[in-house]
Amino acid sequence: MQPCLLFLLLNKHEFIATGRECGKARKDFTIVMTCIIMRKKFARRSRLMNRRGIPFEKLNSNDIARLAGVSRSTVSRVINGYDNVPEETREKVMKVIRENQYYPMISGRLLSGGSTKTIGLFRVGRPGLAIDSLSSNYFMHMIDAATRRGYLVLSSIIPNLTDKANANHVRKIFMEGRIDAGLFVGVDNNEPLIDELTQRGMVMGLFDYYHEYEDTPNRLTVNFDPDAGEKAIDYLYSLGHRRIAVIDGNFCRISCLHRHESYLRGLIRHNLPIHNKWMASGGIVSEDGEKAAMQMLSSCMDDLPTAICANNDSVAFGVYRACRKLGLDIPGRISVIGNDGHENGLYSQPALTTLATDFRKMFSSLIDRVVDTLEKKEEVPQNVFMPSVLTERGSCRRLEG
Amino acid sequence: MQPCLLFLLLNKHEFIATGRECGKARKDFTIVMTCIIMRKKFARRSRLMNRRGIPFEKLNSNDIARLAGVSRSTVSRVINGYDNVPEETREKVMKVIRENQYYPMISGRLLSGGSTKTIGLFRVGRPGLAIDSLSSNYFMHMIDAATRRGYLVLSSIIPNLTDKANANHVRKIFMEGRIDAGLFVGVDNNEPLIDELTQRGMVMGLFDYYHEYEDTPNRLTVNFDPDAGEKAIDYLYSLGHRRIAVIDGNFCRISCLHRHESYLRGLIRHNLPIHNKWMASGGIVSEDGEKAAMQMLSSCMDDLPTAICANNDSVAFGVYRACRKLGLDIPGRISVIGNDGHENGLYSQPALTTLATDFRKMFSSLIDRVVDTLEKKEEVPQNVFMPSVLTERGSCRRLEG
DNA sequence: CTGAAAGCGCTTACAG
DNA sequence: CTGAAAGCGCTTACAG
Repeated sequence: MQPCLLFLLLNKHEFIATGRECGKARKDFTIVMTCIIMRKKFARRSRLMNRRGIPFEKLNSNDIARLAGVSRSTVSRVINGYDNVPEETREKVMKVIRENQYYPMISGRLLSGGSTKTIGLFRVGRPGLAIDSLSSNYFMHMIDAATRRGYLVLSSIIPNLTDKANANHVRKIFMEGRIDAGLFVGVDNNEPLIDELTQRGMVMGLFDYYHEYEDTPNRLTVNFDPDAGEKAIDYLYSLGHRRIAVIDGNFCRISCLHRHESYLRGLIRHNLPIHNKWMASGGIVSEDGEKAAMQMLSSCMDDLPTAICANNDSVAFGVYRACRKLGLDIPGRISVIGNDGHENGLYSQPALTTLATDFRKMFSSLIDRVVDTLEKKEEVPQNVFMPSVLTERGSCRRLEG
Repeated sequence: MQPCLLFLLLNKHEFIATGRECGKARKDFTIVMTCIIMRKKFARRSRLMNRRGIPFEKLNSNDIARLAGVSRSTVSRVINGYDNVPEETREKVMKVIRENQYYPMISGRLLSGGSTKTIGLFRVGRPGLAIDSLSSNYFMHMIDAATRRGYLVLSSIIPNLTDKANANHVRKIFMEGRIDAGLFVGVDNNEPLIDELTQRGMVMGLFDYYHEYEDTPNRLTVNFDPDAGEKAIDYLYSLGHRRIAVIDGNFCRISCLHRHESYLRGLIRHNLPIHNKWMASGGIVSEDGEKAAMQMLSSCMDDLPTAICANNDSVAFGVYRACRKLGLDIPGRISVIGNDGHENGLYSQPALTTLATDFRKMFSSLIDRVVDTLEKKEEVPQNVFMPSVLTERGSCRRLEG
């Protein structure tokens, strides 16, 4: 008998394995048996827990003090690790705390001057743009980095900082004292709200952001390699390319502007032609890239470039789609090089050659410096640029002779 | 002269456009000129702001009361929209509040019984798994849905709820009073911590989760279509497929178990063969899918199935890679059908036919019911299943004769 | 309609 | 080493 058939003999919702045991032995369908056993076992355990009848009342520091036979002051000292508490007292109090699963309410702590140990993460951008899989990785990396430093993350999506209500929402989160610092991703250059909050003394972490006014110690930035464009041109040049097109991003982002400038520097240094017909301004999502490439390529089919530099990987994927529609093989007819190093590029056909940036490092650099600033460390570097690294995959080919 | 050359005449970091103006007119390289002008204009505006010399002191409700010539009680009444304040007084107070950009500290509000207006979002899973682009969309959707209901989101990544320190981290967030409710994504069935927190009276929202003990009003779930598998089999059957393989997910997730059962129900209903060699247990990420498919297919090359049902889209992409390696054309030799409806499937080659689930709807359903529960609405549905919809793209072909 | 006062749960200088 | 007390910023019953 096929063991999997067992499933069918039972009610649809009957088969539930507990997580921890199930993980061990899910080799094949013998799991079915395991599931049955585990289910029984767990059911009992679960009921036991319920029956233990823990009161689950909410105790405060007063209760703990009474139970431990000390004062609230002492309880507080133990919790905050003061060293003027004898070991014996500490143990006595800790025991009561542990037994009652006591956790001090942050509301009280905050009010008496504590910090929230929370960092605000603001993802700025119209939702359609913010909610795409490439950029939502931001959240993961940030949370990861913050957690490692012992901070929680309060995340928000802000469609448009220019909008008064949106700006107010952000301002409120700061002013209400919900966060110790704020991180911003996707803000256009020179945003007044950023300036305002900085002047208010808030600790600000800014990803891909340029501010032209003077540095203040509470404003930290991390930015992309401003020479990424030249690196791309150098590489294509070394492969024999002499007719290179550029698809730009959105110049409100400093990274896009840097890349644009850098591409041009590279082209000029190598004495390569800069034709308007081989320059397109796009955006930062793949639809923008597809549209820009479609327009550019179809208007110069008689004089095609041999390579295209895309502002970022998303744009490069857009270029892929445009080339597919136009019947231009990549890298046969046209080589494409991206920017970012997103993992999707590993799986695209062909795999995308790109200038990879270590996003995780960028975020942890920013978080680390923000936390260092909060914790009054000295000499925290304020502006960091993350170098990008050429990652050769399959989308650029060497030109013959 | 090429306008873009302008860039090169200036310092690398000179060219910065302000966001709002730049957005309007980034048609082509005339933007360069705009940038220069904007930069000048903005610099002035920015300096003006700095000079306005707003003191940015931190006022409290006492200060506001004094400035408005009323008592703190009245200030509080105005802020909280009590209706026993005459219009005139309200206006007087609001004016002072507005002028001073006063926002009440949450610490005080919380201590006097207010709610945090914050929902905890716990993404459970080992980081490698949690930090992939398909699942990080979760965050976006949740934050979006919560924001719409006026709640903030405190997000955490929890590698492993079984780990004591991890579980404690979660417990602490609840117990410290940082959040009003918690949402969990990626939890194995019947997790004791979930049970504990539920019994403590916390409002819990659970995504893709099954609990076998009785329902309590503070535990809400949203789950995938338990009949998704049958829908896939029905579809393949209608295309003429009679030799169908299944690659399962991880049975600790109720969705994977439901799908498995449902595939089998479908196969049996249509009287199709269930061979162990055509059944593989995988996982939920593409690497799992690739490995499982590789193993399964290479061990039955003499008797291949004509179609494969993949537990989800990530697994399906893994199957793609396996087929590519084995030289099996999709859908020529093998049809593949996924589960999820992720946008990546639109761009894969061939585009992935799948059973699409409206994730956004799932999340907003969960958030809405959690918030309704927090706000003491009555008759809030506790368990919701989201139907999946067949989305035909290019990865399944009709078999001849 | 409105103010004085109590109280929420903590921490920390102060006094002993 | 440790407790009594003040104070953090708010809300809300209570009294007028």
